This record gives sequence, C-alpha cells and structure tokens, in this order.
Amino acid sequence: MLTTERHQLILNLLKEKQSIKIQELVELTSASESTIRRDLTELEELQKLERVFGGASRIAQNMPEPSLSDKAAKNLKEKQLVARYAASLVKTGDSLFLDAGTTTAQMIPFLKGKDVTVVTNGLSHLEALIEHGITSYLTGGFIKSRTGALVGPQATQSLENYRFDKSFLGVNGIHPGHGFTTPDPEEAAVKRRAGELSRSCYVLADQSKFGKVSFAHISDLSRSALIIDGLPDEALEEIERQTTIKVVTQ
Amino acid sequence: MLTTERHQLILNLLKEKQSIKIQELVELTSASESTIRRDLTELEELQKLERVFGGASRIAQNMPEPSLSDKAAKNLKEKQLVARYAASLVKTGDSLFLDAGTTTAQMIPFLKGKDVTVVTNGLSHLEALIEHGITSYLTGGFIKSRTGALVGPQATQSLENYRFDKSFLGVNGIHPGHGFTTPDPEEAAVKRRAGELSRSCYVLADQSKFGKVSFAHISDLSRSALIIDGLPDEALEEIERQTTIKVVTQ
DNA sequence: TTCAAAATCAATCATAATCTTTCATAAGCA
DNA sequence: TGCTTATGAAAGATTATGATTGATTTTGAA
Repeated sequence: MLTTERHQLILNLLKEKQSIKIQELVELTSASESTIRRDLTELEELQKLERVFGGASRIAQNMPEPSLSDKAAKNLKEKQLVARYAASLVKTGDSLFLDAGTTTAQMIPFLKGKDVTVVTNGLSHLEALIEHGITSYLTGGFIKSRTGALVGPQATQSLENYRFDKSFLGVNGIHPGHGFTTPDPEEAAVKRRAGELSRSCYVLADQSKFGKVSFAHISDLSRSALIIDGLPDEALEEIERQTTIKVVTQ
Repeated sequence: MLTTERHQLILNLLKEKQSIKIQELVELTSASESTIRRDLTELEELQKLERVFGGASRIAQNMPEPSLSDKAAKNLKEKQLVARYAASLVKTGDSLFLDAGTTTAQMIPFLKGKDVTVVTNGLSHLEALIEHGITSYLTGGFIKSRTGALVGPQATQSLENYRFDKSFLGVNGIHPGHGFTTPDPEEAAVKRRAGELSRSCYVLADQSKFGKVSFAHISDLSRSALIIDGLPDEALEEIERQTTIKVVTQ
C-alpha cells in the first residue's frame, strides 16, 4: 500500500469518525505501528488531524478568512458569530435551504466538508458555494438585480421540488408584535414557503435588526428557532414565549 | 507499446484509481521500471498527475480546466458573427430563452434596448444581462460548477412556467445523421424542453462544432433554424433537407 | 491520593524499497 | 551513415518501513 494511500485512508476515516485508534489503523492497513505513528505525525504537521493519546482526532473546523467584500459588510463579527453557530447545527448529509442575504452567506465557509446539499435563492452565494465544493441547487425566479435574490412566483414554485432538513433565513427586522419582517413581499413569500417545507427552520439575525412586510408571525414557525447575538431584554421576554431562541455570545 | 499509448493508459487508470504503484504499471505495460519512471516524470511536468513515493497519484482537483473566459476566447469572431445575426431576429417585446454557453452569451450585448424578457439557465450570463439592463429570469436547478449551467429535473420543470417567442440554443456538435449533440444528458433535456416551449427555435453554432448524447434529432425541431458561420458542403446538403439553415458570413 | 501494571509513545537502527543519475544499446528517421 | 529519441540496466543516494529500546502516559486498584 502506498504511503499516500494510507494517508488518504486515514483522512477519509476521520471524515466519518471524529477519532480513530492506532490499533484500528494497523489492522486496516497491515502496516506496522511505527508506520502508522509516522503517518499521524506527518498529517498532524500538515494540520490535517490532531494526534491524541492512542490515536488521532479530527481537527477543529478551520476558521474561514473573510474575503474583501465580506469585510465591507456591516456588523461582520456579529454575523459571523451567528452564522458559525447556525452552521454547527448542520449535520453531515443534511439538505438545507440557504436564504439570500449577507448573514446566511457567512455560513458557507463553515459548511465546507459537511457533505450537505444546499438550495438557495441567493445569487451572491454562488461563488462561495462553488469555491467550497458544496453541492448546490438554485431556485428559479425573477432576478432582483439590487440584492441578487431570486424572487416571484417562479421562485416560490421551484421550492416545491425540495424538502429541507433545515432552512436558514435572514431577516431585516424583528418585532415582538409583528414577527419577522422584510421589506419586499416577494422575498417574504419565498422565505415563508421555504420555512414551511423544512423540518426545522432557523432565523438568523444580529442585534441591529431591531425595529415593514412581515414574512411570518413568530408563532407561525412552530419548528423554528431564532439565532441572534444579543437582544434587548424586554423584546427577548416576549419572543421567547413564542419560539425557541438562541442568543450567541462571544 | 507506444510511448503515448502508455501515457494514455496511465492517465486512464488514474481516472479510476486515485493512485497507482509503479510495479503495477510495470506488469501492465511490460515496460521496464526506468521507462515507467520517465513516463511519470513527464506526465507530472504536464500537470497530469502527481508523483508520490512508489507510484503516482491523481492530481489535486481543478488543474486542467480551461476557465470560462478562456473558452470564450476561442473562435470568438465566429461566435460573435453568429450571435449578432441571431440577435437581429429578436423583436421588441419578445420573450426569449437563452441557453447556457459561450455562443449565446455573445448575443446579450446585441439585445440591449430591445425591451425583451430573457429566461436563462446560464449563470455566466447573469452579469452581462444585469449590466445591460435586461429583464431576466433564471431557471432553477442543479449547479454544474464546471460550465455554470443549471440542469436537472428542477431546471426542466421550472421552464414550464414560461412560453417563449424564440429560444436560442448552443450545441457541442452537429451530425447530419444524429442531429444536434451535447455531452451531458441533463443539459440536453433542458435544451429539448426549451425548444418545445418556443414558437420558434434557433440553434447557434460555429464551424468548429462538426463532429455524443443528442438533444434533438434535427427533424424534431420543425420550427427551428440553424445559424452557423460555415459548413462542409456534404453536411449542408443533408441538414438543409431537415431544417431551415442560415449560413452567416463576414 | 498513591503506586504499579499496562498501554502508548519517541528515538534509534538496520533493512528493504524506491529514487536519481549515468551509460550503453536499440529503434526510428533523413 | 549520422542524428535523435526511446529504452533498459546498474550504481549509489534517498526514503520508507519494521523492530527494538527505554521513556512517558494512562488506568485501575489499594
């Protein structure tokens, strides 16, 4: 067996298993313990895994470096915080809907290597999705050139082809009385339908979103959770009566 | 065994196997170890594979792929000639389907100001469409990252939302017997359905396309015309019995 | 908590496998 | 023939491997 084949085998096993024992690898490869040890040492130096006593463990998913356009985004840190938590909810093999928008865009680097299938209506997500090798589908629809979102009846209808394990939606505002809000009725319709087609539904927001057309009353989304990086106390009380809420902090 | 045959054999084996040992190649080719080593060294210099200790390994991912802009550069003049003629057929207010591909892309600048509505499955058309202020819709579907085309059942289905005055399709090849051909069955399905949903259908090609899954027998497209910049005489005779054909010249 | 046994580890060495370099021969071509 | 290219064989350098040793860490029972 070639050295590189062994290395590849080890990395593949770690994609499935989180950690693996040296003895298992010895049996699987018919190589000696010394050889396996050397393999693990080398792969660790390449940051491909982490050695632990008795074996090796998958490395912590690497922090993505924000591209230039990302840096221009407002509240980037908060968005990334929220996005990272949201991505941590995703499991291998999940089928996801990723809403158009800058917060959901931050999730993409964290999805790398999770073997997920992503459906999106956000044209601006495409580059990152392709770059990270994520299997992707696009909804159809009218191209809103200002935001790069696909909307309209064609967009809503093309959602009917799919069922999602999880959907991740962005919002423009949250109001304890009116629910989640977004200025464009057509975008609202897409969000609403995507949520309905998902087994569970997460709304991503950062603190700045407090404050036009609602796409869902909070209580409409019985399987939903709100992920946010902070919240005024009085709003929090009202909202948490109606939905699961996760407040992410540094 | 010829040198080039060996090279081809090695590359074919690496399409199946990810990596291969020199000893295996020695047995398969009955060449000496030295010869195989030289083969691998040469193929590595051409970036076709990567040498590893004891053998060779498939190269990391996306090396040998000509970028979209590179492809566009080939036969650009011919493509523009064809595209310009095709665009001249478009009337104000028309509803169009614009197939993914580099030839159809050349039509976009000529559509400016014609007040048309364009539906496309070509992601690479988006920038130009938006830039030229053309009202545009995108089909949904699976994203083929290599060509930037949307394909699959979702793409075909989202076509059902529309009816076209004219559709403009690209091809990979034309064969008098087999009809228009394209290597990907999924892309073929989209082209075929778009043609069916159109009042009239134009196939754009340049002379280089003479030569795998056919998307339509020529005679299937009773309302179709082929637009091309040149053609071998014998093929022309056969094809013009089956469809309208326009040969564009300088 | 402490200690000893068991497991795991890093370091070293000898061997085996593979690599590069070099040279000589064979084959194709003008 | 004279030139170029492809090939195979061989020598010495380099790299990978497996076994061994003694150090380190973990485990579990007192």
